[in-house]
Formats: sequence, structure tokens, C-alpha cells
Amino acid sequence: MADESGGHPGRTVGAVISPRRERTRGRLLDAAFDVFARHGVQAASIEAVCEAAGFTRGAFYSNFASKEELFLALTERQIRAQLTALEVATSDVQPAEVGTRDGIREAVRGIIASVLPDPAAAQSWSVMALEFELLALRDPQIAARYAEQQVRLRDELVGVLERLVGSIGLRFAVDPRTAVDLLLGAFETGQRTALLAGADDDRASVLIEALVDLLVTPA
Amino acid sequence: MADESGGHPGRTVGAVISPRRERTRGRLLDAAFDVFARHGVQAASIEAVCEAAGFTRGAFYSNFASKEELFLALTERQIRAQLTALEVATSDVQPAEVGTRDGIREAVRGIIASVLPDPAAAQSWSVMALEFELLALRDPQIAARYAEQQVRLRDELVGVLERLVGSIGLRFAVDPRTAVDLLLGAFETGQRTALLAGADDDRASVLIEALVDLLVTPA
DNA sequence: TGTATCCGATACAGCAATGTATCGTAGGCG
DNA sequence: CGCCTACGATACATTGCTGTATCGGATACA
Repeated sequence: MADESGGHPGRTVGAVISPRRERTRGRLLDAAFDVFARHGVQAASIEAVCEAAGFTRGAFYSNFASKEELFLALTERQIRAQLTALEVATSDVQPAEVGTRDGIREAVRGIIASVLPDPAAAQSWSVMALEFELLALRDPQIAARYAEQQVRLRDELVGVLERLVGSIGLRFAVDPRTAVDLLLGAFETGQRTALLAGADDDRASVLIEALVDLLVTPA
Repeated sequence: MADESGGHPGRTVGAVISPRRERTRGRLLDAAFDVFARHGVQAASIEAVCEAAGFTRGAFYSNFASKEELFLALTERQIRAQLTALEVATSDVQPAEVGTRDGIREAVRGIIASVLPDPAAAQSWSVMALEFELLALRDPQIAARYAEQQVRLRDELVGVLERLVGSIGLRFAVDPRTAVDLLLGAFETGQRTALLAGADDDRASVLIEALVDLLVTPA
């Protein structure tokens, strides 16, 4: 608590983070993603994460103060990846291709989907998102962090989607922020439903398409 | 695994469950709800649950074989309560009172809200729902159980809402099942957002009202 | 009131994970 | 090429939880 220098628990006092250290942290984060997804953040032992990463706990405690801190570093990396993916997906869409109503549906779904990257990893990803929400529901400090990330992401999405829809002379039937919340909610719900039902009937796409039809109207 | 008689781990072989036993189980379930909500299912020790219930672990192992079984009993109790609450909420609504568009919004929101009972316990409830989803995402057996409960609840909701909307000469703009999925998704998302943002700005209501306006159209 | 049985308490052995203190070495710098 | 520091490995003490085996008191029934 008396350490205000940025949060490294290790003995590093100087400013720079060595490349070696960076690699170690990366491997620990990768391993943590797998292990947390498989066993749950709380159930996963630090030991298990280290083993999966090919280290011993010595490495861990040299890089992170606690499992919680490791998890937060992980979410930080995730949100960065999401925002980057969003940018890429946005730049991929050519307004010219979005003329039809089908085009709009497809484009919006693509944009939304871009923030939930690889479908193969959808399961792990959903799990991590849920774990994050759970921790946040219990710990106000984590809640603040979670809220901040959500706001960043949603603001970004509001901008992107409004621009996209507007560029072809349409608009949202409701407050854009509400529209985004509805879309994201529908997507997450649909995805989880599909995952839990076992069947990959892509409930998410169904919901998104229905919603887009309802939400997007002539200006 | 060789026990097909219903699942009591204790020494009870006879058919009847004594009142005493029933009370003990009830207190254990109440305590489990609190402790699980506060610390998480995985992080919570059996010991902690017993202490909260005013028992020792002897009582626990006499009633449940494992923490997982306790949790499943808890969800079973919850779903029953939800379905009951839903019936009550439905019978409370008089079609005559739903004539206006505001009336519809209010009625639908009420119905939806009835399956997420006490707002004071909303936090704990959300936590438990998330925990359940997480366990289901990892364990196919639990997933099946989860899916079954969800289907029960949603089918019920589809029936109720379709009847409600139809009774005043309106209809859903999309497949009713899709409508229900969207509504529930919006509700959960909104509620969690509000909980995590700290502010009780009742985002859920905003989303629900917007959705109802979009979903409910003249027949 | 006496008795049999059910059920929760107690005691115990064992384990897995944690955090720290210390050590050895790899890698960057002169 | 050799030193020195950063960094990860190792060893150790501690802790809290688990599950079982056994015991004693409460409860129901005659």
C-alpha cells in the first residue's frame, strides 16, 4: 500500500522493464488466460498458472503481487486487443458496400463481432468476461476499472456505428447509446445461449439481425 | 455414481425426509446463497457456509455430498421461486389496465422484473446467475441443467407475454421467442451495467422501454 | 417414561496452496 | 572478457480446507 511507484511488486526500482521480464510476463499472461478459462480465476492456483507457463512461483512473485493483479493485467491486455480489432474491422468496411439492408445487417454484425474476436476462443473469452464481471460485482475497485473499460469500448462503438449508419442516409430509431447497449446485450446473451445450448445455432446472429431491422430506420 | 435413489448422501435410506432435516437443509441453502454471493462459489469454503448457517461440517456432509451438489440444490430452489413469482406477477396484471402504450411498457417491465425478484437482493442474485453460467460453461452436465431451466423459464415467458400483448390487440414485430430473448438480454445487461456503474440509474428500465416500443406493433 | 434411531458435533489425519527468504545464474554493461 | 545486477529457482514454514470415522444428544413412537 505504501508503494506508489506504479505497482511492480518485484525488486525493479529503475524505470525500464527489461525485454526478458516482458517476455516472462507475456508467457504468464498467456498461461493465465488458459488456466483461468479452464478452471476459473478463483479455483486456479498460482502454482497451476506458473506450471502452464513453464515457470515456478518464483517468477510469478517477481512479476506480480497477487493473482488478482495478474488478472487485471490480463484484462488490460484484452481491452487493448479489442479496441485494436475494432479499429481494423471499421477500416475494413467500405460505405459503398453497405447500401442494402442486408449490407447493413452484415456490417453491424461484423463490427459487433469484431470485439469478440476468434470464434474458436469464444468460449474462453466468454468465461473471462464473466469472471471479470463477477470480480467487479464484489470488489468496488475492480468495478471501477471494469466500468471504465466498458465505457471506453461503448463510446467507441457508438461513434463507429453512428458514422456507419449515417453514411448511407439512415439513423438509429433510438438514442445511439441505447442502441449500442441493446446490440451488445443481444450479442452477449445470444452467444452465451448458443454456447450453453451446445448447438452452434448462432443465436447471436439471429438476435442481432432482428435488432438491426428494428433499430435502423430511414433518416 | 452408483446411487440412483435420488441423491441423498447421508444415511437416510427410508423414503421420508424428516422436518428437522428439511429445516437444516433450508438454513444451509440460505447461508450458501449469502456466502456464495459474497465470496464466489469456488472461493467459498464449505466450512464458511456451515458457520454462516450455524452448523458444523458434520451437518453439511450429512445433507450434501459436495459443494457442487449444494449449489445445484440452490439453483433448483431459485428457479422454483422465479416461476412462482412469474405466475403471481401475471395474475396481477389486468388486461384492462394495459390499454395505453405506457401501460404495455409498464406491464412488460413488471413481468420481466418479476423473474429477478427483490431489487435489494439484485446484486446477490446477479452474482449467483453469473456463477451458474460460469459453472455451466465448464461442466457439460451443469450446462444441460442450466439450459433446461432457461428453456422452462423462457417458454413460460413467451406464453405469458404473447397472451398479454395479444389481449389488447397488438403483436410482437418479430418471432416471440426472439422477442423474449431480446428482452431478457436487455434486462440482464441493463441491470448489471447499473450495478457495476454504482449509480442506480436503472438502465434496465430504459432499455426495456426502448425495446418494447420497438417490439410491440399493431396487429 | 423408556428406547431406538436419526442427525449433527467432534476429533483426526492429510493435503495442497501460499508467501517469504535465500540462492544461483543468465545477460547486459564496462 | 569479467563483473554486477536483475530475475527466476529452490527450500521451508505456515495455514486453512477437506473428508471420514466416531460419538452423544435430540426426537419420535410405544
